[in-house]
Amino acid sequence: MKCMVIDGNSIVNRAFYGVSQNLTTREGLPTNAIFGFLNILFKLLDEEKPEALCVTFDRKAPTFRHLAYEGYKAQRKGMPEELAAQMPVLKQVLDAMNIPRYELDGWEADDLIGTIAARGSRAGWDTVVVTGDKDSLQLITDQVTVKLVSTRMGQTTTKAMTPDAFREQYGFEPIHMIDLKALMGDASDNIPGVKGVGEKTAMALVTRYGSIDDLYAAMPAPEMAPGTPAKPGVVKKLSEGEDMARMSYDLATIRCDAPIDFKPEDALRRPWDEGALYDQLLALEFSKLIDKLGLHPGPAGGGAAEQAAPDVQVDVVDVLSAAQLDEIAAQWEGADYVTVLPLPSLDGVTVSVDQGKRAWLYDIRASRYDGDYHALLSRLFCGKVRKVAHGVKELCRQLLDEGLSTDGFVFDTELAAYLLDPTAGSYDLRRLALLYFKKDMEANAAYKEGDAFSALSDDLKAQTQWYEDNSLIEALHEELSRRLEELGMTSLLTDLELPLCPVLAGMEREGFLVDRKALADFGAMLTGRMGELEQAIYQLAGHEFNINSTQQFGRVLFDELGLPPVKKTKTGYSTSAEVLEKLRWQHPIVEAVLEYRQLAKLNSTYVEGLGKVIGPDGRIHTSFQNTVTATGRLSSTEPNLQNIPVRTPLGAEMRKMFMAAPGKVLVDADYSQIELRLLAHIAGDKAMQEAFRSGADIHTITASQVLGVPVDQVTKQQRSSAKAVNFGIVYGISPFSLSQDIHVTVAEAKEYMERYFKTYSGVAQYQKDVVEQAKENGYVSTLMGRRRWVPELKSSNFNTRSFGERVALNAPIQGTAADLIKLAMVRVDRRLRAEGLAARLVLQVHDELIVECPEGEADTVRALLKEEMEGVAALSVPLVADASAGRTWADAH
DNA sequence: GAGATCACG
DNA sequence: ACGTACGTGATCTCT
Repeated sequence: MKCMVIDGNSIVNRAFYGVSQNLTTREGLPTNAIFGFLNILFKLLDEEKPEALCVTFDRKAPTFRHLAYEGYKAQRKGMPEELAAQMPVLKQVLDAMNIPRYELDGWEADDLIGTIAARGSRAGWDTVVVTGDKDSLQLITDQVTVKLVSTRMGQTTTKAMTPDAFREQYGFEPIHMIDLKALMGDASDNIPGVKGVGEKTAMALVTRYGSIDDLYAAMPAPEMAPGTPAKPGVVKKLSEGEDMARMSYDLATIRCDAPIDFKPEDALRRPWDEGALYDQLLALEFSKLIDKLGLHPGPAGGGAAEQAAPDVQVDVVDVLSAAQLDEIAAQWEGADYVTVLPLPSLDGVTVSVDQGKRAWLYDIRASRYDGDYHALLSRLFCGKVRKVAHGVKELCRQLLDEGLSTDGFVFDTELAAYLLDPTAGSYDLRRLALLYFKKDMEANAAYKEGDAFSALSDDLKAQTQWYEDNSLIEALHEELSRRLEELGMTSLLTDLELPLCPVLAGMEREGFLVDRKALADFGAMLTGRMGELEQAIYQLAGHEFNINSTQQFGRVLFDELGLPPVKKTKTGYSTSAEVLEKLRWQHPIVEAVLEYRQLAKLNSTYVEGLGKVIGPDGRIHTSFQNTVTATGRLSSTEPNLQNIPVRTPLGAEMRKMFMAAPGKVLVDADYSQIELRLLAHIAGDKAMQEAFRSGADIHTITASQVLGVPVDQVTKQQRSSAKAVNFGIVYGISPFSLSQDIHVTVAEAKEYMERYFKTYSGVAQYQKDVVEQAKENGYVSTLMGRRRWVPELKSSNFNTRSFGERVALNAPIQGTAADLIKLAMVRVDRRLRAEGLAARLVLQVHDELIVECPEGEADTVRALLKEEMEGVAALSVPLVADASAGRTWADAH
């Protein structure tokens, strides 16, 4: 039989510092330590499969050891508040899991562990001690192993220490860990040890003698090793420090006689209290874990209680006949809003209308309707019916595919949830239900109906789910619209994000024409050159290896060829382009791999990747994600058309493959320096505003003003440094990073930044203010009221907090730029249609819009784009957009 | 699934 | 003393 004993304080500490993600519940309770603890626990249960399990905790109360030695543990700092807050909750979770925990006033976790292990051994059980502290190693015996847990970068690694493993590493018996500490002391535990004896001496003596008893028996002529007498200085220190050594020995000894009520059988594993555990994890918002463990609410569980539906009569109406349509449509048009939830491919749709005391849920299926289903849909999806949906952009895309109108959407629960917390990550209905109503839809449905529910056909279950989801959208609409209103974000949704949905859907449908043939030829050229490079690289390395494997290449470069490693990663040597640039001159293989990498990237990601997604129409249809980024930007996936190469000559070739259809051209318009302009505006910095109003090159002016050089005497180098600083400022750069970027010393970078902030003191003041405000309010916001919460600012971890500060500096700028171009897109789309042009938006790349239009419209469209983009907001600095036309993206840019 | 790398703004 | 720029997505390797 095997019992696993977990050193609760040690593991929760590791978890707290190891899980750097910023996990908190909506109410602000940090949960990272609990999350990490549970992860480690499940991992170990899986590894060890112990029959018994318990956890020990320290008690804060002073220990009896203070009496023996008053310095003992006196310096140990209390735990940070964020961790302390999690401790009682963790204990509740353990209780719900029926895992016994032991803590005793005046006793340390170590002593409890020692006692538990000793009693287990006496009863013939094996014990696995799980801890992050090396203190426990002295407990190792044939029956007791210690698993040392360490977490690095969120990864948990464990090392099992058996007597053999211990001897191998230390060269003496585990029990003599006590003697080692008695001699060398332990600063973290305030064990004094023998003055003047450090790790080296202590290790040698313990290896030679084992115990301090045997060591002192050999006085006055002890040996460091057989045949090597100790130096007189060491002998003197030992003899003077004998009392200290004896006392330290006692301090370092883990006691195995704590007065706890423990028998190994007590820790035998028991089933979880499922309902209680469900409630605990639900409150912690660990929905993934709930899923993983397959938990359901208990009979009286919180979930079920919250389910209590309002007392409303709901009529479920099967819409079967066209005869009903006029009457139903009239009701839809008369309602404040209706909630719609389509089936995949729009094969069916539920529509719910809630009028307070009575509600209707219409179940409409293409397959069962006796009239013109399409005509029915066009009654629903028209401007006269105000609709609430979850994921309007996606729905718009389906509607456009069916030739239906995208008018009349008044709310999107997905977008609303995103705006309320753009860093939440996912906004599917189930998760929102959990978040906003603390209820678990699926589990509830299953529980509520019990066996009766299980007996339903799959069809009926799906239908039940469908109806539930629809009513959930309704409930979320109420809740989320109230919250948006409270935060002053209603117009951001209704005037910006919602109108953008059909525009994005239209762009996705439109797609971007790609020259298949040219792409294939380019790919052939790349693979040809890659073959040459491959051979050359094998030659230079002396053997074949996988060039794509950074690990294999690292071994070739640093182990075999002996180049000096510049930078390390968690897993070994870094071979990033940045590192390789520095090693360029050391060996010809470096240059070859750099070129190979560039070609491999172009080929696999762009040539092959894009080739796979060209549609039958010869066009690439990306998906724009409008609920992904923390700042309000769009993102583009499957494929990502927002990172098509442009910066290198070979990469820029790619943009020649993106072209206009025959008889058409592309018009490309991009904002000039929009983020820096927004900084000048938002910060209210007069000098920078003036610089922009002058119309001259901003980086040159910056260099001139910061360095005190006349504009016409600014060198290329100076301009380039100024550019790097201008960019860096927007990101909240540090002098160190700037120095790396512009290849100067940290001191020079620091001085540059000081001058910069002196020149643009408005920017300096603003940056101070925005961080302070963010700390106070917990969020930062854009000109249009988009928010980003920055809980990182409250962290006790320096790095996390610094990250929060940079976020606070950057998000308002990047986010406002996102707001503005989104608004410009809505207006551009509207005008193109209003003016009867055939031109259509096809792509957005953060500060750039691309329109495809007939050749004859090019000039009109160019002017229109420029006008709408520049006129989207009246700021204290001009917004400038440059537009030009061409056959390909390369030509138009 | 995570990490490393690299493409873009 | 810390550790070192914001925001994305795709591909490949390796566990």
